[in-house]
Amino acid sequence: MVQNGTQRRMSSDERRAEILLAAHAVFGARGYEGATTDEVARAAGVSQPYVVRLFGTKESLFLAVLHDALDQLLDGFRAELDAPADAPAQERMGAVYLRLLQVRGLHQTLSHAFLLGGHPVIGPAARQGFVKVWRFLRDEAGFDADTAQSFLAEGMLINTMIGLRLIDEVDADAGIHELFETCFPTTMRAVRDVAPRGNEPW
Amino acid sequence: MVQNGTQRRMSSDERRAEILLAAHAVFGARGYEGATTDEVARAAGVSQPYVVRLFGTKESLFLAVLHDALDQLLDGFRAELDAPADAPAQERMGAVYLRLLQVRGLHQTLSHAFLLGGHPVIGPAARQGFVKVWRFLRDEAGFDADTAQSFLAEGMLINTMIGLRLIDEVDADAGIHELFETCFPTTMRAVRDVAPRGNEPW
DNA sequence: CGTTGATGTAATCGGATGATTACTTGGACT
DNA sequence: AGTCCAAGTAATCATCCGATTACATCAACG
Repeated sequence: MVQNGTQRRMSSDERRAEILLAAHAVFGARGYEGATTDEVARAAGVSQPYVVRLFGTKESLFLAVLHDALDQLLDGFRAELDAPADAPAQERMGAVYLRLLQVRGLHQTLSHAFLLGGHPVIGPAARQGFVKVWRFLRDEAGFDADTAQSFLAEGMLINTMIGLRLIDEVDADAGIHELFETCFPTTMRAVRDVAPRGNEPW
Repeated sequence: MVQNGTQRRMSSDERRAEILLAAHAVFGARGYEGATTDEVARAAGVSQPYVVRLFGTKESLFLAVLHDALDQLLDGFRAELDAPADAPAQERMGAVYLRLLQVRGLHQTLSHAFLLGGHPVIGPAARQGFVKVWRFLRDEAGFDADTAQSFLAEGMLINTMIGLRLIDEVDADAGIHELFETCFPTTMRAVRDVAPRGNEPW
């Protein structure tokens, strides 16, 4: 029988990468507790036990997603930092942050992790990741304390607006439209470009 | 037998208020999905079925907590707005926001709600609440768009740092100490004053 | 070929949890 | 004292979900 390329077997590493991608979206939409390994499995096109086997536990799957998100963030920042500067550093890092919207669920997963500071395992990992970002902004990107603070703050507000799915109502509510229009014209376009599909959970 | 004042029967409204208070803390620490009605019940000193009876479902309990948080926030803002102005509006509203840290879990519950935009019931309620805050800042407090945006953004960063329990490590990690010291000297004191007890879940 | 190890799944288990039911207790008011 | 309703709980149910086990399937290699 002719092999369908998408159905052939993968190496476990390839599979892990696909599951990780799916897990970003599911954890992002539902949170750590709300997400189920079965939903991640179906989103990745494998069976639920296989997800557990490849990652051990749901907890360590979430940790893998969290580390992946932080790696993508910091790697992206560093790559942009090494490129020739064509704009102020804050704008360039902000653009990197918005480009990561293409990794569905990444920002929301980070926000969820940052709310789990009391968790015995996820808490320390999340704190460490947050501090890493802070240290990058201060030490590598050269932001002064105020700039780093407002950069982080704006990032958190963007995360909130994504998590709220505010973009869905930007045309229905004048207040929301104003919020986006006046504060985040670039963000609005970036989110719109990425958000159109409505086949997400819930 | 001599009645212990705390053990006497309450009206259902008093009980509801106590449960609501406990639910702020539990939902704030664990999130909507992670929290259990039994944990809320034990925190409030009642049985689990009674929580369900007084609030119907876990979902409507969470909605009640969310509305209560938004009411306390906006009522606090409005009260401060009506008081004689002794400082710039942004500072005064910020002080109100920090004073609400005394309601344990309020900020984190709001953050959790803001991440559940995809939920069919909680999502719309959270969006509506967020817009209400935005409208208050613009229409009643008279903030211009940029001021309102950075006020909200800073609020979200504060929520993040609380959810992360960053304050627990302010003495252990130089990076975290700098973040608080240089960016949020007032916040640090406010959080410290409220956070000392370590008997919180997780 | 056929053996072997890695990829992958079906079936199922056990614990947790939201909700329901049926019951008890206390106090207010005749 | 006795009635009655609101406050409150013990016991239990049904469902969901993460994890385990036991089994199937593919492909590389001698």
